Amino acid sequence: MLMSQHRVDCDCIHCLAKNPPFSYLTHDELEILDQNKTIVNYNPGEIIVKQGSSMTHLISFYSGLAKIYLEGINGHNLILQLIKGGDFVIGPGIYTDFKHHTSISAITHSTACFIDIHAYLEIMNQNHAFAKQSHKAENIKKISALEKIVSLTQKQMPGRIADVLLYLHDIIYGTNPFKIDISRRDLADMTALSKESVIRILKQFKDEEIIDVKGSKIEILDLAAMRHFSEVG
Amino acid sequence: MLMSQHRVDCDCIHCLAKNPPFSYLTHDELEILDQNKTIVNYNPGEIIVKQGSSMTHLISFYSGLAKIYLEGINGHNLILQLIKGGDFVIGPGIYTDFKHHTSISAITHSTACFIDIHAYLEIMNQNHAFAKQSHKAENIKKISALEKIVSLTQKQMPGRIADVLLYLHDIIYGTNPFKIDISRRDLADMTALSKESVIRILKQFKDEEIIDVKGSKIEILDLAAMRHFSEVG
DNA sequence: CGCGAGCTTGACGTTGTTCAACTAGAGTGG
DNA sequence: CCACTCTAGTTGAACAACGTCAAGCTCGCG
Repeated sequence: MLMSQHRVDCDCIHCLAKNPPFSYLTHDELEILDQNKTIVNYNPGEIIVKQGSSMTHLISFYSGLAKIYLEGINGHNLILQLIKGGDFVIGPGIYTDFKHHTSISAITHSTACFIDIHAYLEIMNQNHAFAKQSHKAENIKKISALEKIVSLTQKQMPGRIADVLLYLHDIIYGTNPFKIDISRRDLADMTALSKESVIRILKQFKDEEIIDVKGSKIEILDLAAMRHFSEVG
Repeated sequence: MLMSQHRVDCDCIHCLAKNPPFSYLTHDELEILDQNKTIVNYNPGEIIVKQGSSMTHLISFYSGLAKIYLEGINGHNLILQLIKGGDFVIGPGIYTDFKHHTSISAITHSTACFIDIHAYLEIMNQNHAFAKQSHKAENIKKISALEKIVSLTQKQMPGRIADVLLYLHDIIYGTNPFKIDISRRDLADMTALSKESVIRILKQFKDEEIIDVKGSKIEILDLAAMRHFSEVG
């Protein structure tokens, strides 16, 4: 019953159109994708893609919020990014071992559209412009991965928390007080810190009146100071 | 005078042939690359590519040893990988902002072949098989970047040193004892540790008779123990 | 021989984690 | 409606990991 509230019908032609590379496809090509798709609804916490499994489909994320994460050593996960409606997920397994190298799980009720990888590869072969844009989208993600490496290896706690707050503010929610759907534990997994450390830095930022925190509602009061913390580490 | 010892003449057709994707090119396509190349020799320490500069050429690394690194916060660098003869370097700037997102500098006397990016892009457009293989090569690098993130964020000192020693043993030198061309400082920049910590762990491994170290000569005595350190972190 | 860069070592300080206890809020069943 | 429980969040104290600093060392090289 609860599920049915979130069950949606998805038409690829409108669904994918949100994502830049797909605007380079012809109507026929979109039709092909449309005929090779599967739509699935997820409850919070459910796994959408499991690291190590075979890559049979690509994912066009239709609605909700999910996390892409690396399963690391003794139960420690590292969240690489969050995805929301309109995001298209292509992993590095494509053209290589055709396996998933990250896991994806739903944070809120979510709907994902699975596109057969063979259909995708065929279109990549046919349509240069699309291939180029697809390539571009992958590289943009790679650039942000490089920034993430710097953040995680060279910045200390305040810098990393600043990075994740700016990410949530700029990319994910886009509003200024914003209400996060993720837990403190998730914030820890995004910054490679312990959840206790996350809480301590949030409190420190609050004491310095850079942010206001009340449970899951966060407001960045001094955006300039926050960007400064992000830069100096 | 010293330079001239290392100056080499490079014929793309033989030079690039070492790298998998290029075996998919026709003779004519290789000719195009050959006519759009520039060969440059470097002394140890010299910068080959500077992070932030425009990406006008791609690099086919002909001989020597060089490091690809990220310039981080207050002078801290992070070495992402080493390259040796036969390696082809494609950065994430391609199809995006056409800038270099990493720096490359020579460790030993090195020779690099610069290939005009327009020639490369044209061939990417013409030759699907090559484009696919090129894409594959990029994704393989991306997978190892993910492993690197896990290593740097979730392993502690012995695990990270084990990773870098195994990298040098398995990928770069391929022999056991091997003589490293890089400094302790470089080992530190590869593991995001201080050079003192690197030295301490090397000594600890030596005391435990897992390795033997004499200056730049390193022998892995107990490979199984080393791989174990790498896995458990 | 002397110089300088890289290497090594120990003492010390900082950063961030772990552990344990406690709190608050959201169901759940009687 | 009230215990009861369960989970997420919070706090403080003890601890471990790692970096910093300062000094001394080694070795190649002029």
